[in-house]
Amino acid sequence: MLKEKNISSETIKRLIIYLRYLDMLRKRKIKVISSENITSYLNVQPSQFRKDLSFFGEFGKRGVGYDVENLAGAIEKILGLEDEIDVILVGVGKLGAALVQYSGFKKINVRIAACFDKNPEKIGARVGSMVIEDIKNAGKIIKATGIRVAVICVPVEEAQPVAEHIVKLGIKGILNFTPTVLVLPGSVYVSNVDMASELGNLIYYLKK
Amino acid sequence: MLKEKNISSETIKRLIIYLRYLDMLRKRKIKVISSENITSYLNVQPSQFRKDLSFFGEFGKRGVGYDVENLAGAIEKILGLEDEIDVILVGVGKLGAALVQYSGFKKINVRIAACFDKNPEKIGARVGSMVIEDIKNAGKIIKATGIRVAVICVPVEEAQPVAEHIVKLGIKGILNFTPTVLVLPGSVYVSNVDMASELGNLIYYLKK
DNA sequence: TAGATTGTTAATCGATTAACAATC
DNA sequence: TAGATTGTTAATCGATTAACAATC
Repeated sequence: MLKEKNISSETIKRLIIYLRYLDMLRKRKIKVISSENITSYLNVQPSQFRKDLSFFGEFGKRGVGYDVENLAGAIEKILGLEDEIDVILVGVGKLGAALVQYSGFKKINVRIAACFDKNPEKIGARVGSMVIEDIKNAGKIIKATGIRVAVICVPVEEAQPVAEHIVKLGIKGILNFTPTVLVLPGSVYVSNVDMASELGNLIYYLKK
Repeated sequence: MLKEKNISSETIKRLIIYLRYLDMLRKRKIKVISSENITSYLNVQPSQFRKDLSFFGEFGKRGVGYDVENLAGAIEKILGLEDEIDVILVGVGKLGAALVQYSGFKKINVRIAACFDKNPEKIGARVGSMVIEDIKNAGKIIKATGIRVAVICVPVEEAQPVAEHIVKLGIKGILNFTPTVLVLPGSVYVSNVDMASELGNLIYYLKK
């Protein structure tokens, strides 16, 4: 991993998409694939694929293509997926409960290690194999585990205060499922999963 | 709406974000706001805000700012949110069930009018106030209602066949919650909500 | 009028794509 | 060797930002 200067989010997200496809090829015992071939299924240009990889090194063989096993391993290493990452989830409503059990996170080696709510009726209840914790215990658990990433799916009006609170407790990265823009210190990374705006966007183009 | 040439998705998604904030101001009885002021809460540059609006017309008053009520109405009109849009949802697992009841869609005037599954144990059961339909009835219902948009949250291995199937039945736009790239005719709009890749991306930057 | 803020143009920045020499 | 495909550079494209004349 030599020339990691300013890798864009777009590149990182595509690497995850490449990795998924490589995993599928791996299962099918396909050994080698070209940039032309892999990208034809992913709505990406072959040169885009090669450029994305070029930020991190040389992984192919000219005239041949890429060794599937090898490249998958390399991307896992680039993304740091080798060792499991623990995160917390705050707000165990219907969406939160679904995310606690979402298998897509496990596939990138992310584990929801604890989930929190403030509703006394939920605290102590089970979601899958997990027990919902009182949000008041978040500080203790964050400190004990060193977890730095949180998934937020509380009601929208609570998002800002909850975010501020957990940032004080040591959280440095937030995946925000609420339809609001969180205003937080620049040192905190926030990614938004804005389901309504995605759907609104889709509908806009469809109407034209 | 004069010069609508090539409006980018980024612009449309930001319009939705602006509208949310304007709605909040509306509730607080705030009458006028400047581009400087509104964008300070939204991680957007004032010039970006003005440029986004400029694709659709002139909505402000120089030296003064924007009338909140007026601008909110204008953006609703631009986005076509005035009349309700019906969509279907396919795959009523935990995530699907959460989405059926997700209030964020209602706020942009989108209604999930029907939901489908193929599991006989689910068909006929209720999710909120809705009854889960047999996917076999999708054609009939799509034809009867003229619905053109679908939300897909089936297991990942079923995403491609399900997508192909509903496209044959008349669906023209898909909001895809599964971690896979759908390969469909160019005439079909697809937006991906890739929760794992968002989280993976966040973690990548946090590790550095 | 003087001050404020828009709407728009021009400059900048960054991401995507095309092209091709290197090389398997 | 001849054909194929990479890795990388240069060209293109598009989105963001800065600057400022217009004007409330």
